[in-house]
Amino acid sequence: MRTKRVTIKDIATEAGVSIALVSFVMNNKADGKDTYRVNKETAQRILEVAQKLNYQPNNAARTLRSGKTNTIGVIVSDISNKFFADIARCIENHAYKHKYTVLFGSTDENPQKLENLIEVFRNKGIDGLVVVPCEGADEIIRDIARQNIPLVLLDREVSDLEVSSVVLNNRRAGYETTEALIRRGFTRIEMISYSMGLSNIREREEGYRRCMQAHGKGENAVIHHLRHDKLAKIEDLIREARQRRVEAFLFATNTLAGQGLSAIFRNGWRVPQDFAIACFDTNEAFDIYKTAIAYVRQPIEQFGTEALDLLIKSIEQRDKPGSCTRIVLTPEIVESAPEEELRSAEQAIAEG
Amino acid sequence: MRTKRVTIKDIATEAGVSIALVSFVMNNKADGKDTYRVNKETAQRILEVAQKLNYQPNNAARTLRSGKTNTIGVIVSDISNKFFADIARCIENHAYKHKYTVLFGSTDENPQKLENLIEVFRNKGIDGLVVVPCEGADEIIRDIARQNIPLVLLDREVSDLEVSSVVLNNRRAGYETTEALIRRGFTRIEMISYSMGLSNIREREEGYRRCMQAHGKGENAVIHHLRHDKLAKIEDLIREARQRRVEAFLFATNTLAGQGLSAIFRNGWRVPQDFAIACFDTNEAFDIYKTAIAYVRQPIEQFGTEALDLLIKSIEQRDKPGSCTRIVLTPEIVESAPEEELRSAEQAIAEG
DNA sequence: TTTGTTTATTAAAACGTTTTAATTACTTTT
DNA sequence: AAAAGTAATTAAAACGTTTTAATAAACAAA
Repeated sequence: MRTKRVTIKDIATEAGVSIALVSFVMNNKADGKDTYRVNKETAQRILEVAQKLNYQPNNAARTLRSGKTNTIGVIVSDISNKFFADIARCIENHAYKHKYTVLFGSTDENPQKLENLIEVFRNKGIDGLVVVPCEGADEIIRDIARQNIPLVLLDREVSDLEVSSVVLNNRRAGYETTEALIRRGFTRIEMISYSMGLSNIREREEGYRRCMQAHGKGENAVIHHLRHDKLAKIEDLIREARQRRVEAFLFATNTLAGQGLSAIFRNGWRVPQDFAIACFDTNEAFDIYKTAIAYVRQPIEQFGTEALDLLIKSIEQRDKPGSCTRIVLTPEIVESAPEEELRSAEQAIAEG
Repeated sequence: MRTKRVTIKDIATEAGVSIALVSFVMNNKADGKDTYRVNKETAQRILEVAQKLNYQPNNAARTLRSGKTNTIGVIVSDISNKFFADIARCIENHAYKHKYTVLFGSTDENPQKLENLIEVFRNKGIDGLVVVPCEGADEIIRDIARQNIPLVLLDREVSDLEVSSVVLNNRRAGYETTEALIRRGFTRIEMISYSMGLSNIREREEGYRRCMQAHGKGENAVIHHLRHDKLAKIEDLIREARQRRVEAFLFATNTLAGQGLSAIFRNGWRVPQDFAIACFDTNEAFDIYKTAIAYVRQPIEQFGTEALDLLIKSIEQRDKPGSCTRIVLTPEIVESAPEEELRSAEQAIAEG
């Protein structure tokens, strides 16, 4: 039932040439540069035969011989988190165009898992890695870089390390979301963040702090740090904030925003009447309820394509001097219109 | 800088045996069956040397020689949908234990994309496929089956085709969610579904219909069919339903529920005061707002593991008579406590 | 004609495994 | 002591490419 695969050899026989020539044509070193030159007509004929026989190159053989797997690994925090899932799809699509296969993995913010995944991917054979580094992974990342494995960091960075990366201008995003809240007249704005030492989070906090200061609200600036494995504490935090008449929250991530909103609603408070909200990333719930005054829409598409382009470049010139590029993307701040907000508040009262 | 990889040959030299023997030991055909027998001590020695040199088998060479890629393809509707993302992660984890690599792809419910993906995966070389078939893909799926490529269908089935599958007991799930709504005293319960001819959706509808009939509400049973590329129409539908004093909706999928809720809130109605809700799957918003009276929690873990186990079995006995297994999973219905519901309603009024 | 240059082609080695068939070294059995 | 088994080992082919180094053909220059 299973039919033999067509090989380069079959094409050679059919076209009456050597297998080497077929190989040259297939990798179109034919016309390119001064490497191998193949007669135009012969090349044409070979291509036609290949087409006719429906030739599909054998990847294993290719890889075995050339040492190139044409596979890359993408390691994120959690592939089932919308932000990363979207980026992953984007990388995948883009990689397809460049004839690369992508393997995915999730660290769950655990450096041990990261190390393990890298080990697995290396053994499977990958040409390079895109990694979202987690807390405590600095040494692991440094190690990869030291081994001269093509690497691009995504979303977060590792300090004092010369390696390519694609990140958001998180400081600016933090500044502008805070400013959106201030424009709406809020003063007691507090930020809810993680206690992890991630570069992107730190930058967001920095943006918030600066903005509060710039608007003479420096003394109101408070940043709460939650452990990511103790998110339940967010409820106490919010209750306590309510006592202190806090008016608005800036959430450092979509997960925090989700947990925060959940806690707010559990306590019977309403948004934005009791608490105004701004945050990073969106999530499904936001789309449905339109709760946030402002949120940061991350340029998913760019994250994906830029990271992949950098990686491919780095793979192709693996032996060249280790230049590296840092790409900083500009955040888009999405604000809900003030009227809209009012209307929904009024309606709630009318209905209530 | 880059160090040479350790090969089977290095081990052979170091241990003073032939490469064949090393290969035998590595594939531990050593002790097994009556195939190859290797002296216990020699085997031990070889393993030690391998360990010492930190040997990692070269996958490309293995694949080239044996024809087995140890890679499977998983094709779902949309890998960034939480339901599929969770299943994917689960399959991935499970596959890892069996030393399989997983490639992912999304059809976006487009049979053309499915066909394309299958082509791509086949060329990359996969040992088998797990597929969530989309509408209009019957012929494509049949084709795969005909070519004797190991295949397991997930979540949905194709009629009149002997192929393994893992699905939910959708009829029962439909019945029981409807019943939960009825128990809360609702009578005018309508279902919002897709116009696509997917087996799982059809079964859900069937369950709803039967339940309504069983409770003497057969004449109230109405199923609305929306085109998946015209979801915006859901708003008109709901407005019109409000006019007719419809009390509750059963949504056929989490996407529909999301869109439906969004439309309900846009119009200023409240849940469950104005519309009660039940649906299939959960989503992030539900977790936050606890809106649904009842929802179907799908056994993600089982979907993943069962599908993979079936596939691996089918890969291993590829030449054997084509037996196939159908696994039907039991849905878990999650109901919110009636008091909870009341409380939140009261609070809303007090606050409003 | 000889020599050199460019253009087009190929033979053959290599990549690291798996697997078949053959070989060697021991035991038994006759 | 020869024959027949059995257990342990190995040589060598094969998988389908890429790529180096060699060769052949055609043409231009000497």
